[in-house]
Amino acid sequence: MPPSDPLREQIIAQYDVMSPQLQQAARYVLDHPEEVALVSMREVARYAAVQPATMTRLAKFLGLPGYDELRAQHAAALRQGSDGFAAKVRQRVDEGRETVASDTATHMLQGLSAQLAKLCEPDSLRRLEATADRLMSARKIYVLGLRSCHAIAWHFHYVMTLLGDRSVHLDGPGGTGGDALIRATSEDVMLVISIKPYARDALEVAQLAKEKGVGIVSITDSEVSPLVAMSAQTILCPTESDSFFHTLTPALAISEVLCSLLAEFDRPKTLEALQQVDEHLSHLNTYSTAIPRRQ
Amino acid sequence: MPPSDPLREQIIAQYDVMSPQLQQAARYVLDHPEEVALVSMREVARYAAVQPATMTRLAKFLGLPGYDELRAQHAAALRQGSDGFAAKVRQRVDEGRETVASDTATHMLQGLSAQLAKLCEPDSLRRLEATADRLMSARKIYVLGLRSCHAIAWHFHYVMTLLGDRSVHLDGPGGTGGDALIRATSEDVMLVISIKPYARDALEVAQLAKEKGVGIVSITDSEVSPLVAMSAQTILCPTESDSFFHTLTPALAISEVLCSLLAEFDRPKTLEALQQVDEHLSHLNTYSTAIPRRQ
DNA sequence: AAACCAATGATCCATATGTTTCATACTATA
DNA sequence: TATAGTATGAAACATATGGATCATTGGTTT
Repeated sequence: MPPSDPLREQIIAQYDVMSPQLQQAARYVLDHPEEVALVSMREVARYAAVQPATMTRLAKFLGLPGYDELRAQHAAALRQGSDGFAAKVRQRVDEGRETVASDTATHMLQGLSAQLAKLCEPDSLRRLEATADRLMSARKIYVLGLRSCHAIAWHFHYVMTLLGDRSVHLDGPGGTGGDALIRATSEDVMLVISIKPYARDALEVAQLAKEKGVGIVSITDSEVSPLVAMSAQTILCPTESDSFFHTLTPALAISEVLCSLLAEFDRPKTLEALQQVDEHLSHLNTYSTAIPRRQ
Repeated sequence: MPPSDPLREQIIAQYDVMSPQLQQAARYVLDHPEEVALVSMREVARYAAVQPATMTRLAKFLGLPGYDELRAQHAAALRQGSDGFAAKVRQRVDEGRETVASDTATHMLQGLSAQLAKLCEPDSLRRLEATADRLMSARKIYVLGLRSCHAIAWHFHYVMTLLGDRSVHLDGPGGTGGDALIRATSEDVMLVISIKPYARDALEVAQLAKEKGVGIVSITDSEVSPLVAMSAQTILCPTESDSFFHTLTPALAISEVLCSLLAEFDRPKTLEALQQVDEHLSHLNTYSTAIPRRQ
């Protein structure tokens, strides 16, 4: 339990001034915060051997509008688990009161921030690692992401291009995207990115690859995504945002982490490859730091 | 998230034979187990966008006596999860260096999370809002992002495409990307995305547009980026990561927030446009939820 | 076309919930 | 001892909740 819970500290601080019954209630709340979040007030009162009204009185005593708020706070604490990082983010939400328009922005960004923090959970990390391992041992990496997931697939492929020539982006004009699979073998792996609603074409191409013996790994949004069943490894990314659209930011973050893990797997080779890219692009005069003069 | 939860596995196993509404409910339950434990059934139903009765039906479908049992099981999982989590963390600490890879991942993800949280600062929010305002009043929005920023530009354009036809992506085969600017006027705005190293072509096209009177807004990485000087509005995004590569996750997040602000500006129109898209794509049979059968 | 069936939505119901009110018991001060 | 003030318990209240019922829909089969 994180000791940095403001409500808990308040209860402890005011404990001495409480009446005996309030103390008994407060003590139970302190000792069993999960129960407060999970069961009804009357039940908590029964466990604490206290009248239901006492729980309400406790909440009011603490300056809260009612018992519901007390439970809500315990629920929030439980939701975030021991992830102190997300807790800090959440804390800021209540502080700031800004313009209406930037409220939307703030909510979205803080939500995304929390989602990324959550990706640090052991389960996600394990999946990341396993997927990276699978990709490392591949001869070729076919990257597939259609429609909304195109951006993620493209970027993953772009970064991988900087590291070598193992990556093949399954995307081409006139529906020729899948053609690169012609010479795919069982030594290869395909990274499929797809979120709800799942593009039919992506599923079909992935299925085709699988039947050719290509190993499938995926980034998708749910345990019941059709990709899960056909993948050797899957990384789950949240996509909810309080806007009209699903967010791809967590998916991109995952993709970038995967690239990093792959790059770090062989640092010397990575460094060499990057230097090579630098030289090549500087010869092509690709980059600039000044506003171009035009005549 | 404990992957070995019998109830979860049962839901996953039976997911395929559920009716669409049940699937929708089940999907939410799988993706948000904490909410099931913490809030009322009706609220869960609201979040999952299903009828309250559907939640009851889901519980019965799973062989449980009622929804209460479903919540009880999730509550139990959460209870043991909260103190089980600390144990897992401790375990990881004891294991020590065994998982170097997930250390990298954790660092990256937490760093990204912090960067997104930082974007909520007043200055960033002001810039976001100003940029969104500028984009709203535009006749056409030309979107330009080359090389590493292509993914961001593409995704912004993709989302804007769902909302209407104001967006034009400046990207084409054979170096024809800038051609769409032929009919650009001073009523139009160009959104340029570029980070260091700045692609020379992007700067040139932007400069060309500016000389045609097109308003420039940009997403870039520094106050001294060449884009700042030529832009009416600029949003700064961090790009540092402890990997070899610059991260584009914050830039994507910003782009998504911009899209949301634009969408929210005219909710009725947005909803109508999205519905239109839905119909169109469903007629094209674009999406699927099942693994495609192949013969 | 007709008839059936499962699936979904809308409505109603009994109950449990959080809160309030009121009466009683307790304690401290004069 | 009398009394004011508080703490506690019991009961009543409006409401929200989970569950059940019935009508409607949409797709299949005969």
